[in-house]
Amino acid sequence: MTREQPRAIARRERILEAALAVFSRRGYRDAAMDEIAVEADTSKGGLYFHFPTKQALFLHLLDRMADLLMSRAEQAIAAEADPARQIDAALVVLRTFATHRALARLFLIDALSAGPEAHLKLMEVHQRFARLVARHLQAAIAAGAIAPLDTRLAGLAMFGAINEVVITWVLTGQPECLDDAYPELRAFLRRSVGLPEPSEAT
Amino acid sequence: MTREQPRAIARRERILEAALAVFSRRGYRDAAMDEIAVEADTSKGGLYFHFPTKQALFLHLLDRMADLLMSRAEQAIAAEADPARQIDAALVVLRTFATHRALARLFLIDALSAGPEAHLKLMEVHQRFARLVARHLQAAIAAGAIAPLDTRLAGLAMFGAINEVVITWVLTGQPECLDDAYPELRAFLRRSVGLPEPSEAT
Amino acid sequence: MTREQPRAIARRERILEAALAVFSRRGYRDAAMDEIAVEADTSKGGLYFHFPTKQALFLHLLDRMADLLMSRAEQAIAAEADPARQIDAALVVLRTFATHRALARLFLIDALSAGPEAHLKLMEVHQRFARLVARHLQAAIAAGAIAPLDTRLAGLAMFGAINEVVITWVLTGQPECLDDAYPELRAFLRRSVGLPEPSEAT
Amino acid sequence: MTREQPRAIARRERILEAALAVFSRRGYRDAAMDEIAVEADTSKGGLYFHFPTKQALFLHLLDRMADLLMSRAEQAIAAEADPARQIDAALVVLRTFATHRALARLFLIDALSAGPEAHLKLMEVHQRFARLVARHLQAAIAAGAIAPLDTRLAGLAMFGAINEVVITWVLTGQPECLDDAYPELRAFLRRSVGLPEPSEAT
DNA sequence: GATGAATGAGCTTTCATTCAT
DNA sequence: TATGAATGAAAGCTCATTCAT
Repeated sequence: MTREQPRAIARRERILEAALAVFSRRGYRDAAMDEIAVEADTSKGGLYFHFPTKQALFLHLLDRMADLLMSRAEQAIAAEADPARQIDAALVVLRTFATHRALARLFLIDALSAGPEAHLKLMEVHQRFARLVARHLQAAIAAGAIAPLDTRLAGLAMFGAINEVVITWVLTGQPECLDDAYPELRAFLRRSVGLPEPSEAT
Repeated sequence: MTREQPRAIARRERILEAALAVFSRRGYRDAAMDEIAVEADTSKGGLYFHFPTKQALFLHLLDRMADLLMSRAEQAIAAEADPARQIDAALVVLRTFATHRALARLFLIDALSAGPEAHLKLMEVHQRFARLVARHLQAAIAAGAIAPLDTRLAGLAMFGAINEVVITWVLTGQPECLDDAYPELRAFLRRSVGLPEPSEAT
Repeated sequence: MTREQPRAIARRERILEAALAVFSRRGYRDAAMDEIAVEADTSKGGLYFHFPTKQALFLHLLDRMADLLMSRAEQAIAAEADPARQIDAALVVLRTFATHRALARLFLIDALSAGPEAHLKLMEVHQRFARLVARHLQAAIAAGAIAPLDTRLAGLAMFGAINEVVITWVLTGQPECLDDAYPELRAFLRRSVGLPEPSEAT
Repeated sequence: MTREQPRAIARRERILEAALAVFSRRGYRDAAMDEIAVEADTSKGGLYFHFPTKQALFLHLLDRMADLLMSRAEQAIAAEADPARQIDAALVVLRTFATHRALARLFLIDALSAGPEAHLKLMEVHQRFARLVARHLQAAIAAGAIAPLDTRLAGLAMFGAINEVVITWVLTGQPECLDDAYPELRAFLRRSVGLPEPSEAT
């Protein structure tokens, strides 16, 4: 009875694209549903047919972005057999955001203007990443590559370190190119879990 | 000419207290100037006599909090002669927020709902801390306690790591007591700059 | 040509039932066509195929209810040969509503939220009842049971008296059981047309 | 601290006048706060400064009207020494509405579109009148002018009878002049409490 | 210095109705 | 006939800010 019509799926997609554009342009708070509707070439009612609230629309985008980043990180890690080097893969997040400053701003900063529900969702995202890192730290420990440590906290702290560098870049523009921070940040993260300095750069 | 009258100073102070209370209670966005006025036992006009905008009022509080935290951190560091241990002092921030969850939420999370100006101010605060840490890392390097490294980035990353742990605690309540994360976080931070595991706990 | 198909008739009936349920539950204004559609196990489009507007759907129910009440009243009156006692029969309306509070609320109160057209329809219903009463008052006058009077106005006023008692009960819950008001209301109505107090209760 | 400024009082009054005008013109539901604001020569914010919601504004008017009618009725009754004739005084309500059809429509019909709170308030008004009548019926009984009866119910029923006549007039325009119904309605009400037909008309 | 009153742009959301398929 | 999707016109309400007194 509730079969999705192709037209509806397409429209829904157009709405999400438009929402991403407008949220990026204006930030969560200053993004008006009116503008999203216009950008999606539909009506306000159409928006609300597909998404019950502005926040729900935003959270949907946040979910998507999280899934995208997670799968990228997992791919990067899967492509690397050496546990010690898998750590580097976590930095793929950095790389992704490096080329999408508006996106980074939206999901790392603006998400905190979107109310308590968004806070929780954002924390989920943070924890997904932290757990991903933690999982591979455990593998590295099991493989004897690094000494035992609290992987949960280490994952969180590593994510926080990366996050801070990205946020600083987003808000202050320093360093000019986010990639410039890559080598030192990588060294920092490796040290933080007791890995030796890598002899070769990426 | 316009010498500060004691009554005005007192009122200004009362407003700041009230604002802190209301902002903590409601968050930046949901804090109404009306409520602050009532809490400060004055009128809306009175508020605007002392502070030109809601944001200015908030930024003022943010400044104060930053100064307080900085001076606490500096005191803690000054009390410690051993460069290797001064690192620990940075964690005083953690300790301070550990007992003031509402404050932590306000200045670490809500500040990002307060508009671009607040973003910048918040970044300044982050960087003040990062620089403080960096300064002492340099001293540690000079003293030969740790190997050379990019102190600017390390300071930032360390701050980010601490920040993430605090934020997670604020928003998810884990760990139940923030102090529980202290030992492992300390170990993480020491490793991250190449310091050996401390033999004794705090 | 467009002979009514059994399926369509059944659906129409299901819609009316669903509408009655939802209108009763929510009141006219807060009843959403969506909810009626769901309750009728059909789609919004289906609703509008059978009824052109929300109001038309409501008016249809109002008509039905009026017919039902009228025929009940007429039956009750027909069963009573004594003109003087036929008056009592008008109170069958009271009895009917006494067991259907939600219905009473819907048709006596909510109908007034349904726009001018509903006002007129409701007035028609009132007048049908008033005329029914008037008709039997005329018979009673002709039979010499009561003295001549303006039967039109008396019918209206009697209906109004009954109506007020029902409405008060619906909205305030007093008296707890509507039937409790029956004897005194009956006495009031008999007096109002110059009938003597009945020696026996109903 | 919260002293009312004269200007504010005047504005509040202007708002109430404007609201009465717009509500009368459009009915409760279709009256827009925007229009009231314009009519009151103020801003929407101004409206909401003085009245928290549209409904509250309406209820305020309803209260006022009730007070006005009550005092008129009480004056009319006080001016009449004979208990048997005080009954007539209740009909002053009829007279008042007779010259203000829009008002009658607003408070007798539209009030039922204004939500449950308005229902309750309206019932209060009905009951105030019913009790006023009941009070004087009791006096009449005590004076031996009429036989004992349930004054509460009689008051309610009498009010309902009047109400129905007024409502019918408002919605159907019959009788052309509400006053035309006066003599017969008066006779109806006198009979209903066992008073003899008056020899002279009012 | 201080107050209460006033402003007004702007927001999200609702929902009866219509329409393409 | 029936369905899900789309429409779009309103509507009520908020609140930082300003102003007359």
